[in-house]
Amino acid sequence: MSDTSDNDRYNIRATESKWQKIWNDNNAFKTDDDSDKEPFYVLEMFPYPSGAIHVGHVRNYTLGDVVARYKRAKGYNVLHPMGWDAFGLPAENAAIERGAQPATWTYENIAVMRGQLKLMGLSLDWDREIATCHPDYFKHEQAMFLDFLKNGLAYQKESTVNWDPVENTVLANEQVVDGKGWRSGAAVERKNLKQWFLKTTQFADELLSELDNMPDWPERVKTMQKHWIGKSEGITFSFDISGPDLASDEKLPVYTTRIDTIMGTSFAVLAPEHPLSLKLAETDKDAEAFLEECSTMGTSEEAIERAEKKGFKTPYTVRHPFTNEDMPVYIGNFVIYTYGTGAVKSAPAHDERDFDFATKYGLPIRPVITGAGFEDGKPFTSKGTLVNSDEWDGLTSDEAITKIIACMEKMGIGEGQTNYRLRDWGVSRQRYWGCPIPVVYRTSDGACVPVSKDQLPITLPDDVDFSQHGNPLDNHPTWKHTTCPETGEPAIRETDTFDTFFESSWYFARYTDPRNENKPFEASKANKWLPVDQYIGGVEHAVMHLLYARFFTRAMKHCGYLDIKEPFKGLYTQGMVNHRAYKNADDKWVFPSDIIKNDDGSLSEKGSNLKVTAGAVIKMSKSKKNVIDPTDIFESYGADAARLFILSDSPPDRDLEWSEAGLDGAWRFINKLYRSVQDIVDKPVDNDVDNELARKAHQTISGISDDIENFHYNKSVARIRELYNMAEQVGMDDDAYTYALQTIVQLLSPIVPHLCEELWENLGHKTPLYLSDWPTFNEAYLIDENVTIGVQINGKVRGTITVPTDIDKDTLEKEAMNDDHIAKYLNGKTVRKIIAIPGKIVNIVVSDAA
RNA sequence: GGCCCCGUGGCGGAAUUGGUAGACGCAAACGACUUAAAAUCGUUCGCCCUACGGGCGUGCCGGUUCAAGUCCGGCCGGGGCUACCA
Repeated sequence: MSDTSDNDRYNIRATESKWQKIWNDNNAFKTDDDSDKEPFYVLEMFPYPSGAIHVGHVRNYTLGDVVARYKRAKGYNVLHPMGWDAFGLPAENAAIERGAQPATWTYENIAVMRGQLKLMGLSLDWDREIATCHPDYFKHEQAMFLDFLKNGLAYQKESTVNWDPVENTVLANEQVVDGKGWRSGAAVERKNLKQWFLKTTQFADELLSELDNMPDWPERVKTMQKHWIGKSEGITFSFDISGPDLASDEKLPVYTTRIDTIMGTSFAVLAPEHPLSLKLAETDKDAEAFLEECSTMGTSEEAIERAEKKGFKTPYTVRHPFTNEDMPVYIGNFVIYTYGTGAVKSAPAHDERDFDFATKYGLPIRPVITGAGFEDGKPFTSKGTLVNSDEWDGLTSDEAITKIIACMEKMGIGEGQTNYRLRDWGVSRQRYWGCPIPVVYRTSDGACVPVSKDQLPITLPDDVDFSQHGNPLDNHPTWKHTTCPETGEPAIRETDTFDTFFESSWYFARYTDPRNENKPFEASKANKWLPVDQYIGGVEHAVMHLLYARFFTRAMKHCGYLDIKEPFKGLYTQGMVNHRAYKNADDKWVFPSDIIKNDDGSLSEKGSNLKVTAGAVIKMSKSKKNVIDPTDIFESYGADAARLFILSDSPPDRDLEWSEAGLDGAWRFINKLYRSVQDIVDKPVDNDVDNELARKAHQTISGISDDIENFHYNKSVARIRELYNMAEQVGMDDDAYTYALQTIVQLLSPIVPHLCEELWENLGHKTPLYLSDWPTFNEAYLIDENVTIGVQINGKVRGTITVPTDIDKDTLEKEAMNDDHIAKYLNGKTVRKIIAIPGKIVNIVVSDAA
């Protein structure tokens, strides 16, 4: 009988703070760079200091902490740091809303959130903590940017940008989702601005091909990046183009991946922004009106855009390179200026868009490819066999592509070409709370001059007025006025700041040498620790942060900062945390913590007593009030219970439904285990017993290592509970009971660290668990003496037999046939065949006796 | 529209990768302890039937195999990414 008096009860809060203090006082998780142990770097995506941690953070950091603690116990020298992705717009909004300076607001949030994270008992090296908004961090970033400039990896150009009218800033292509700003949700506008770019396209091919050498990344993330980089191979060739105001030798280059349809080409289409379109609009009012129409359509109405292809017939004509036919040239709203050459050749029989367009404007549709599924009167877009194509008739599309490219290259009118969808990364933001871009513009001639490294850091002014419209740095009375580092003449600072993804593109490297004052990090340290062995975070960063960081690492290598090119060897993407949302009778959302369960099972709201109805399980969000404050959970259940529940319920890559009942279950198990261990604290542990329970324990140790390495934490927990259940089943008198329980304490320690340290100490161990090795198992005990296997008749399981594990095939066959239950089934049947596989199955194939 | 992933009890999910489907947990029901409740412990828990037995069963239809949740083909349903990239 368990004694459940208060004295004997597990005191979560005392125990958790006791161990947190011990870990802290002993620098338990401080990483020693000089250790001989094999290095292992585990990192979770660092948080934005928004003010409080949420359950998603708890999930993320728990996942990483299990890896860190497990690897440490396995003998690795583990680097597990934490820091703050501290620049960003919410700080400015807070400044506008409540007058706080962004820096103050941010550092206060960091202090609060650091305290919250410490309640989780994470095995972090807090000495390496960084905040990206601190000059000690971003001064290195500014220096790095200057090196990028020097190496041609950063440049400035005027370009059409995605303008977010709510955030009042430019967005990168990656930050535009469905034509809307990724944070604000506002429809993105087009604007022409001078912008700084990082040359991501320089490594486009590497960024793509290296994905094939990254087995420890999720397939779907790799697929997303592949699509985003969007490599295609084709040819750029030039039409002779003629028309009013054109030179006699004017050319129109177009890019196509389907040059095999060249003989079916019957017109060409220009993008509205194409120079020839613009030129025409200067003199042609109708053309001008059409371009106007195209630009107002915007990007947000893709559906409408897709539905209707519109064109404007220009007075230009192009000459077909092989038939010499003169073909019309249109301006089309569906041609993308920034891809390829901004103009296309159209073979309407073999392209959906060209087909729609040709149908609408009555242009010739000439099939030149045929194959399975070809239907007259419909576009046939697959590759096939060429017809109506003179000398290329009968070739497959791929053969024809090779030959026609060679032919056009010989004629000197075209060249095989690889194109990418990936654009260079625009990093300028018209915001205050970001890293200043270290260049100035000389007043006398407007020249853009990089600041010299010894003038870094360029820091932000801390007396900024947010009440005015526009970029606060630009509005500041004095900040931007400076002198040219080359000539000493008056100059104006760049008032744009970096996209905040800039900071997160290299922070993982800074952690390897976080207090280095002279450079971002010592190359030897970065090379020792990087790439990050295990990186963990949300899948929403698949094409933003994760691609930028990959580019940045290559850029740093290019500039000699380090020798590695991929930042993250292993990547794990966790699912979201969902929770049921509740509404009261007034149709208002209700916090779960404000709900009372009535005796009849119905729900009502605390205070108002209104009836509450349960809605769908959806992503936690403040607006739906279906949020849980992790610190409430730590208070009432403890961090251990929260960690255990989060890991035991769902596989970590799937969405998790937060449930109070599930948390209760975790809490119950923690208390059961605590009580069970209290009953054996004085008993000796014999770790070399050979019985059923001992074997189960050895099997559990073996199985769990596999589970943890593969992030199957829910299975790990299930295994541990199985072992616990079996131990309780056989009882305290079993020779292996104490061994089994002690093993559970060890195996559970990465997941439930405070409780396990306490129990380990209760069991009389002088060395704390965080300094102890992972338990080992004896191979010989992994195999049970007997095994129960199923016996099938005609593929249907009709019974089971328990036989020695090492039984041979013939004996197994006999055992199965002799089993009473089975024999009954065989009565009156003819046995045709017996499949007997030791350790797995017996299947007896029978037919009715003749 | 294109590409990819996924459909297993009331629920979250297991199933050694073709070999006893439903581990482990949650919820539920019943029982024990208790003046009572909580806590704890025990039993039951895929569906159906004429229940110590038997039939059916992993979205649906078909196929391969001694054997299919697992492999193949076709549907249906859900999710993700992408959205005129020539």
